[in-house]
Amino acid sequence: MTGVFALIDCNNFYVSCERVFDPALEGRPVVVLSNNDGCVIARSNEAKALGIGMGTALFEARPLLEKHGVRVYSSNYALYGDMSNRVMAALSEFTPNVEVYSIDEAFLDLSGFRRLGSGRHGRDIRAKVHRWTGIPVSAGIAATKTLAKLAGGIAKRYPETGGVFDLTGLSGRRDAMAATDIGGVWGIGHRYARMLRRNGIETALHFHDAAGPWVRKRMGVAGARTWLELKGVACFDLECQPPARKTTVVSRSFRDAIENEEELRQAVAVFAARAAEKLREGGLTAGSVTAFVATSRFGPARHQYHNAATVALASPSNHTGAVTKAALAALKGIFRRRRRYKKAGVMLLDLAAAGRAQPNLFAPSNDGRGGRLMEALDRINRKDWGEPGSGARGWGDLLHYGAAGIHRGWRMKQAYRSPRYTTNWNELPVARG
DNA sequence: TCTGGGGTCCTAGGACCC
DNA sequence: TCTGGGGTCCTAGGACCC
Repeated sequence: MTGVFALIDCNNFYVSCERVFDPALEGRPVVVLSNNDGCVIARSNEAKALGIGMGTALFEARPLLEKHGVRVYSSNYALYGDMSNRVMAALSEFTPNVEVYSIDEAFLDLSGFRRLGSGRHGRDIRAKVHRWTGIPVSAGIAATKTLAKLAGGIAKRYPETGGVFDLTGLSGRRDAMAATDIGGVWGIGHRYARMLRRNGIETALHFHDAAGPWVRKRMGVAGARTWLELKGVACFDLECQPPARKTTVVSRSFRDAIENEEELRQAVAVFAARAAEKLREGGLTAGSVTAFVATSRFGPARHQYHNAATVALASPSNHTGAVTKAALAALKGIFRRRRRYKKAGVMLLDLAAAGRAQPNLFAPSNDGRGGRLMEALDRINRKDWGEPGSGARGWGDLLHYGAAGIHRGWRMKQAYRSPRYTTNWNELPVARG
């Protein structure tokens, strides 16, 4: 017996979060910006209708934004993360089989819910999430995840669906695929979409009707799976237990390019400290540390430089000192003078559960004094002025290693951030009666 | 002047071994 | 003079996702 997958997708999620706490934004064009206020990463339907593209740089979008009085927000990940948890909690009221796929999407297994019809369940879910959280969602329901994504796209694009589109029956499947651009198929990115269009494949239906061996040859096993999934053959299961993370990254673009080595070292030290903190939050250790740097992608080719280097830790660790030291050693090998660095980052590799890692008798221990020091550091940094896990803490940590410096000339730009309504006592909304 | 951040998987090719 | 082939591991790069 075949399964039934539902994809639940929050509409314009970041914008919807802002609207929950400021209902006056309803019906108005709203956009949310990336870290550093660099470009547009979320748009309300009204903003989309104005022609503001996803990923448009703020300086490019500004004339349109001003002309139409678009409300502009810096991203507020503390708020979005918390709202996401509430949405997922509402979904898990329906079934324990929930895969949290991203901050604003989840797959549900509805195989056991056939009695009332899938569409009815979709509408129930939609209503409940909205009632509990204020977030509007759309639902796509089908026999495979890829078809559920496709159905969700229809639900979102066609208001007459009421935000729910059920593709579990065979009828309508070809129409739905014919109405879906090839680039809108889950698993087909812009590169393959271009290649497919060159070969006359413009829609999901064209791809569905293409020859299997040809797809396998041109697109590998991943493409072949997508092709099968469109035919209703499930290749992807629900993953309710998120697999253990293998790497973690902390990186930022700089508001102003950095040339000075000491300044870059300070930035990398801050990234390393945050990365080590992420490890401790997840009860993990890393085996090696990569530092990477890059100049602007938008400058002339002769000015571009990007490089990365990896340093192994003497023994797996989540200690800020050890991680920072390794990151700075890696940076030393790749730093070149007279380059304008626009971005840098630290990646931690070979992650393992803390405590299960093979100890190295000859290296500083992760436990004992070092471990207690890290606990104290985390406790103090958590208090009042930041939330672990949020990307929006603004580097406000009071305690940090000396290498992180104190100037922070490269601090993030966040000119339009809304309050952290739900996670910071000092920023609770005030009710006026 | 100003263009996000954080992940995964697959594949091809080289090194090395038997 | 003849100069294989298969397996494994690693890495870099490319593709994808949100």
